[in-house]
Amino acid sequence: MAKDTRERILAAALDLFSRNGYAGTNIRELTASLGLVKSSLYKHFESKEEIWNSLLDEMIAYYGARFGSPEQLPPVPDSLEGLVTMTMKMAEFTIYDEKVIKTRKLLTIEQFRDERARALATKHFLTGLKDMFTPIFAGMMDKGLLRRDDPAMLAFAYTAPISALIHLCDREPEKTNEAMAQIEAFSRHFIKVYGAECHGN
Amino acid sequence: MAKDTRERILAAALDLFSRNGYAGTNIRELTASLGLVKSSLYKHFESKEEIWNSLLDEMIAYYGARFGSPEQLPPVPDSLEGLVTMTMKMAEFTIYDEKVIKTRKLLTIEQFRDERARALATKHFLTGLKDMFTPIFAGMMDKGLLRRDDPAMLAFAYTAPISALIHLCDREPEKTNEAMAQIEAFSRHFIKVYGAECHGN
DNA sequence: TTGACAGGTGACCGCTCGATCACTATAATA
DNA sequence: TATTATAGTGATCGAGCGGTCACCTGTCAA
Repeated sequence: MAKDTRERILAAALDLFSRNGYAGTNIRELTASLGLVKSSLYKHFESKEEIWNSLLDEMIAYYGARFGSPEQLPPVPDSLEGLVTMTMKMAEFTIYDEKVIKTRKLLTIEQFRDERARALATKHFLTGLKDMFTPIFAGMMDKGLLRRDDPAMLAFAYTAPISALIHLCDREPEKTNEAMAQIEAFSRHFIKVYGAECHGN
Repeated sequence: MAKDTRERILAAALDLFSRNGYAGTNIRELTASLGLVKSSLYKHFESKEEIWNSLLDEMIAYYGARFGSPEQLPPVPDSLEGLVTMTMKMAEFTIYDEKVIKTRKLLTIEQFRDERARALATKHFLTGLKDMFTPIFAGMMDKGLLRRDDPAMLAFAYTAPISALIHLCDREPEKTNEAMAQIEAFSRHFIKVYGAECHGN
């Protein structure tokens, strides 16, 4: 239980900070949730603030490893239906993965207090998804699946509503099923509107 | 300076809570910002929590008075360009009005801690704008300005990206001009895509 | 003129906060 | 086996927290 404790502390901090915020979380509560006593924590971290900074380091590194580089880009779908499938798969992951949920909630809560949290929040909530879908849509246009248009604008128009529904799940988890259905409905609406095949009005 | 002080306390609480959160704000700091001493506050409020609840009461009442009833609905635009104009006017208000900004930030920060804040956040960030634009788009379809489609879906597809850019302004105010430009660009993209006049691909 | 009262003050209370420290148990190493 | 480093403990610290109280002052109605 050597390096392990440090990781457990960070996990507990992510959990508590994401629910009660940094200021609303105290060290006693945090360590007690691990069956430790408050003073033990200072064997692993210098201060509460160092926990916060380490947590941010970890979140930034995780984001970079998971979404940061072009290699992680999902493949360009071969059909409009493939876009829906891919979207639902990604949504499912991001909406049900506990760690990702907590990360998002933490960034939501602390984005106005910490510069790095602010920057990471913008990536998580706005530019990340957009930048991921821009080349996908460009590729789909090349394949003749989508009408020619500005792929970045399409990516924004596509990801922002989905992002809003992800936020809804974070806020009101009991609406998760409803939100998932809305994501799929929106995705189908999108391919109907932007799909290359001509639809009458 | 009788009833006045109570209002000033609430205004200061909105300001501090929206920046540092409820747990991150202390009474001394709050009263000091009004030139008062801590104990004076308890002539007007029973506790810190009562300030919070009164603030929420006020925000809920304000939202209801401003956006809650159908009478406040903006008129259905007479042209596609009118939709852009109306959108920019609304965006300008909501992005520059200090009280609205602080309300949004407060709800963002505290939505996971308080049931009423959670509900109001969903209104502010998701359903409110959508419900406002649904009848507008229905009306524009009736006028032959927009292609026939599900007006609620269009309202969602229209307002969610705009809402995302409003959030960006809250998070990174230095990007406000850029975000306003993006809102306009998105609005024009939207009328291009959904406008009843036929556009080639 | 007086008495009640609203509103503001400073001293103070008990508590909880983050943090420190001397100490101990354990386990690996020399 | 003796030594040393690691990790956990409980007592304790000073500071800051939300909240209380006796007191003061100006206003206004009786």
